[in-house]
Amino acid sequence: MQSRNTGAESPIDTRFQLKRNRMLKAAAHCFNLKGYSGTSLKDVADILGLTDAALYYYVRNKEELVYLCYVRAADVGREAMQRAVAEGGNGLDTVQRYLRYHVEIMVGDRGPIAIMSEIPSLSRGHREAVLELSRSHSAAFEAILKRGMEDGSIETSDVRMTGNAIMGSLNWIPKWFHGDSAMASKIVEEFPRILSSGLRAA
Amino acid sequence: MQSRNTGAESPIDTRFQLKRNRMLKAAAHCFNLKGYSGTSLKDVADILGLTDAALYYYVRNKEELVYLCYVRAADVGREAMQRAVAEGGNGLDTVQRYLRYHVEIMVGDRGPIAIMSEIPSLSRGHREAVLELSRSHSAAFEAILKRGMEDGSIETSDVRMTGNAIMGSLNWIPKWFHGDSAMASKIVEEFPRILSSGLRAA
DNA sequence: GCATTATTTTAATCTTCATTAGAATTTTTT
DNA sequence: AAAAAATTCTAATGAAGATTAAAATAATGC
Repeated sequence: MQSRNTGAESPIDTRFQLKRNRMLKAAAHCFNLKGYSGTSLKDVADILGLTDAALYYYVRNKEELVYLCYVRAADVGREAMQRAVAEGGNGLDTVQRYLRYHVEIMVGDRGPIAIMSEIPSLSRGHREAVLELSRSHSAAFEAILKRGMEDGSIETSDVRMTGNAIMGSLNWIPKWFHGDSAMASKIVEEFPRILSSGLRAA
Repeated sequence: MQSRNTGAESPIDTRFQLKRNRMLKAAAHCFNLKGYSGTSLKDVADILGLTDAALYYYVRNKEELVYLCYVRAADVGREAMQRAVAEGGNGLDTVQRYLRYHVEIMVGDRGPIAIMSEIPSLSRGHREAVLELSRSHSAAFEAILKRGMEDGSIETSDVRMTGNAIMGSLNWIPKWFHGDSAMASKIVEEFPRILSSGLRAA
């Protein structure tokens, strides 16, 4: 076979998938560090001990590489969201758990993969897809906020803006967190509290 | 004179300064939109109705262009900080005013200029300079937080992390705000409250 | 061990873009 | 309105880096 990067993958095919995932992680790392245009395929390939040309065995082109990073990043959010919602509790509890899970995944072994700042570099089709993922995630988050307002655990006058504020804080983490594990556990502890409880003394 | 982009500028020299500022604003806009490597000098020049080569009259090279954007961005933070501190009040009051001023400036006519995500693109010297600006700003913010803890208006267990959380939220604004003025006033209203008071119902 | 398939490399090609030199044009000064 | 200074343009140059085709190597099934 000339190239694997086109068709759907069989569920059995693990070697290819694993390598590709390692590749996505390396790519996300570079993108976080130097931006989309700022990272060359060679940067990514170097991390993996490959040639830049070898990457084309796993992805169609550079643009698809970011796109797949986004999809993985969106998974982080979705997974955190699902777990948080599944465990029940009032709105505030859910928000706090969501924040905790999101941060845990992001600073943990699978991340930081949430670049989320290279949207304009995407192709039209992929951009739409990513924006849709992003919208539905925001909507889910806002739904939790609304639920919290109804059950009396959350108080805020603009759900949309609140979502923006909190998501921004999360999205920014990859800009200053670079893998220090002591720092990681501190983030996991502190972020959910700060973002949900604010600064005001009781 | 062959080029103005080297020496220090005389205080009288306004035309040059004005044009250069317009240029920095255009550049910041592009950088926010497409990142450092993602924007070509032609992108910036097009906004100003100039040729890419003309930019070199105002700036030594592309790298200096981002650097100057950063310096301007840092000014926004510094100005907001100074005004907030100057007006006195307890720590929480000061934080809230700082957030308000920062947001006001950023979504207002002078902004959004706070890219703050292209540090790795800078030259060694400029990077140091920018990081120093950033550090001193963070320090000032943390000082306010500490003051708030002492006067009892603020409660938080990790000042550094709190600063990261809040600054991230502010820094992220340029990623989703693109000049809608109705949105702008809403941001100014809501952000300070959300970031300082959190979500928990009273 | 052989044939087949999977993976990676080498060696171009091609485009984009920063940068520069010098010429051309506009603005200011006198 | 001529001279000087300031500003912008045209037309290279050169390098970086994405992409491709074909060859080379490694892995797997028989």
